[in-house]
Amino acid sequence: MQTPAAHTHDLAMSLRVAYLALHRRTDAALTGCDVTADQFVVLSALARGDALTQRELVDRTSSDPSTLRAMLVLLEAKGLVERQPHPSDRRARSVRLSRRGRREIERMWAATEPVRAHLAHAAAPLEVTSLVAVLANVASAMGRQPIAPDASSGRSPPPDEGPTSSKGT
Amino acid sequence: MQTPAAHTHDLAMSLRVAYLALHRRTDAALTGCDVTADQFVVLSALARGDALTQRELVDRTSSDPSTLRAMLVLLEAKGLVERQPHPSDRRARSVRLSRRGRREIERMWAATEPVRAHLAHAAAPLEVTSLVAVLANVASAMGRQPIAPDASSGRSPPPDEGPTSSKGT
DNA sequence: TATTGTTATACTCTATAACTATA
DNA sequence: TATAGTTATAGAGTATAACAATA
Repeated sequence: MQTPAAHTHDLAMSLRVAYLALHRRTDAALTGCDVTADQFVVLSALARGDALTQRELVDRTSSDPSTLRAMLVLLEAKGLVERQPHPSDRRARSVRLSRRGRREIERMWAATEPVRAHLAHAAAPLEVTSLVAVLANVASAMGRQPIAPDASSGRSPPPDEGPTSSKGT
Repeated sequence: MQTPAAHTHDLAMSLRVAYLALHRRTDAALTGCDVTADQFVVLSALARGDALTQRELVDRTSSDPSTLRAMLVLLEAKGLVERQPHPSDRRARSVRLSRRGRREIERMWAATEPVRAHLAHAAAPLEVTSLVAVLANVASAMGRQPIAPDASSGRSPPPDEGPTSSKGT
């Protein structure tokens, strides 16, 4: 009877395969720019808001404070970002694109544009908006689970409601 | 006018955030089993087909021959998989779960079941089937692009058609 | 010649724990 | 007390290139 769990495992695997493919394509597209796909994520987060604290960057890139710092050190060494003392909070650092970073990210946008075009086309059967909503829902649901394992057998604690913006579909 | 590229970047970011969240949850759920989420992917690929060559595993897990080997070495050290000479192709290795691996993966399924439950619930606004189809489309489209960068300015080569199973929507 | 897999190697990302400084 | 960030450290995944053995 095709247990629903099987379908859900397919969903998880699809998510994985799709993301990894996107990640590799982005990496390949960015070779000429001398940055990784993950570094591009950080840079593009900085491209909008003028200056962000590392904490804000951690939230926006869903990465780890320690991981982010390592990435920023690399990006700083490449001369793409600057970290200055935060004006009002002396614990914090104010991170922003350098002049060169602003110039380079334009090239990165151009270099990765074909990848996004493919992505949009591939997602076409579903409205991008509803797809984004669902993926955001997934991220949110994954984020709200207790981080502790709790491998207490095959219990399936019916997940409580989420943002569930039921606009798409 | 909200360039469509912006939406597509949102889609890419959503995909990233959703996957990373899933990955972390799975990792957390598996701590008691002493395997990583990526290792679980390999093991679950082995759980169905009795024995696979490393080449087949590479395809099913969308990983790299060299990467996969490193993972298999780790899994072999844990006593979860066995690699034997392939009966008919003497170049190949036949990989399968060990007895202990078969026992352990049952625990892993149980431990990760809540994660899948959350995932299914979060994806509920869209039919899982159509979502899987779209994500497969994405992976396929990403896989069919030329791997060479070609950062020739902001050209947007209109992606050619794909599997585009237009059943969802 | 093409394919399967190994080896050596390197780098990036990830993450934990202990720590400093500031709020 | 809580938060922002650093440091040290470790490991896992990723990937390339050169290579061996076999198909």
